[in-house]
Amino acid sequence: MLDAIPKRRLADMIADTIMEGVREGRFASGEQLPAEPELARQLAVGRTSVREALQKLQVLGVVEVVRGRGTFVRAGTDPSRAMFSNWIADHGIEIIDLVEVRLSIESTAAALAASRATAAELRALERLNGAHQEAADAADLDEVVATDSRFHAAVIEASRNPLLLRLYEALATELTEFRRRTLALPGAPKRSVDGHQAMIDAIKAGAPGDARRAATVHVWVLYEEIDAARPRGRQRRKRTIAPWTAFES
Amino acid sequence: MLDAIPKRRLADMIADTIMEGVREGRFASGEQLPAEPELARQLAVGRTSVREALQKLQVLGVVEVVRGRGTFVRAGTDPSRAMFSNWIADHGIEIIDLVEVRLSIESTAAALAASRATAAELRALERLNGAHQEAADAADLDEVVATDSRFHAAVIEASRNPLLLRLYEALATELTEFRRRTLALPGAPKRSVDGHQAMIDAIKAGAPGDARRAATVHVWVLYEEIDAARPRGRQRRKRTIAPWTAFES
DNA sequence: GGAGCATACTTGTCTGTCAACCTGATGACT
DNA sequence: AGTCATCAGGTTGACAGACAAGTATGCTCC
Repeated sequence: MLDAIPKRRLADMIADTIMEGVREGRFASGEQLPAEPELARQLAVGRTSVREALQKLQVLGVVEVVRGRGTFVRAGTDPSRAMFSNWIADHGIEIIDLVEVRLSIESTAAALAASRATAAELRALERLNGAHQEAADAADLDEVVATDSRFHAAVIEASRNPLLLRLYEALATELTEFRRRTLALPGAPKRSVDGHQAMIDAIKAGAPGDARRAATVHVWVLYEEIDAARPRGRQRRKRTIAPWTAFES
Repeated sequence: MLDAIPKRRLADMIADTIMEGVREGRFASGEQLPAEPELARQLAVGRTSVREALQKLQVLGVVEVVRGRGTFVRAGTDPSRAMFSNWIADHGIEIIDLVEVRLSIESTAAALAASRATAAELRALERLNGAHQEAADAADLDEVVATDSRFHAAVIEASRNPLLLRLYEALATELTEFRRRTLALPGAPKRSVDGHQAMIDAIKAGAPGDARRAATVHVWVLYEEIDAARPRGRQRRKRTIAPWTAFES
């Protein structure tokens, strides 16, 4: 059986290549891209295909094409990640909504990872949590947030479900904001490291149920902390907040 | 003061023209558009511009361009709902990925509904499942699929988490396709009705864990059926498929 | 110094050509 | 009769080349 030859359009692959360059910072935000003929030459494709790719990227809001001047990377727009940001801002989503969605995705991902993760993926998880711990010890909030993001993304990658990862990334902007608030609380980074370790242990043991529970508790505990830290009377109790045990038994 | 001369790109104007034709029903949903050279002739523009317009419309999810066949108007072109459709098509997502995501969202939603649903919402759920049962008795596949969609959407609405509902709707197109396949199997509609009833009972009892379990089993059983119904040797076993119990204990 | 112009560079559009692909019909072979 | 290969027609995919039109920059000339 032969491997399926990629049937994708050239323009789509070019668009992906450029978007990757943007994401990796090879093209600075606001900076000008090489001219169309130059891009075509570098990628060894026709200018037509480059143009179609750029038009698509413009629809996605990644670049801006200006006649006579050139093509520019749009400032601070990672479309794949900020996909829901507009909608969330428009509809006044509350933190609890976000936490529940996160709970939903991460608990499932952890359970799947427990039955699918390879040894290499497990080592990666432990390494990432090590970095998380170092950042916590150094009390470097930015680094704590960044390493936390990477750890959770790695768990979801280990679930081998690209769609799950995609949904998670679509909420990345909002999740970062949430992390910045929760992990700033005293003692939170330490508890985060412990929560991660519990997830790793369960995944390593190949125990999906334990992994799901560990992920649920980890996310939920952080949420309860931020809710409790709010000024009295301002807690978001408009709706019943089910305790994490509601997701268990 | 002169009117501002339209500085817009031809491709954008063409795209607008086609989109308007779709919106006004001049192009039926699912129907084929004129071929690119024919469109270019009718609009008195070059084929290049028509192509760029069609590529943009594809990114927006309005049309689907298939090499060797033609360009087709996408069914239910609500771009906000079909947000992930392009991405899913591009990245070759498999059914199991979709099922796992559905599992993730629906199980959480059911648990939340169990602690939040009002009496009115419960009555609505029972009414919707009644309609589902009627469609099953009448062996009307289209109606079975439609009532199933409505029931699950109602469960997620009862969770009172708009973000959860939003994610679910973003996958609506793909889920309908999945339903059409699972519910066509003999006996599946009856089992679907029973699965729904189990969810209703748990939600009515205010038992989040039971509700989550009922939702998990309901979705998973349907998936296993379609997987088993595949021709021998064609089962999708490229990855480990965790049994539904993996999500439980 | 400032107005206007020349020039180079950029994207926008068209034309023509060929390749790759899908569908359906035709016909040969079993 | 059924199955398979082949072919023809129509469609999108990709390319090269050419020219038009917009923008920025530097230069000349006053």
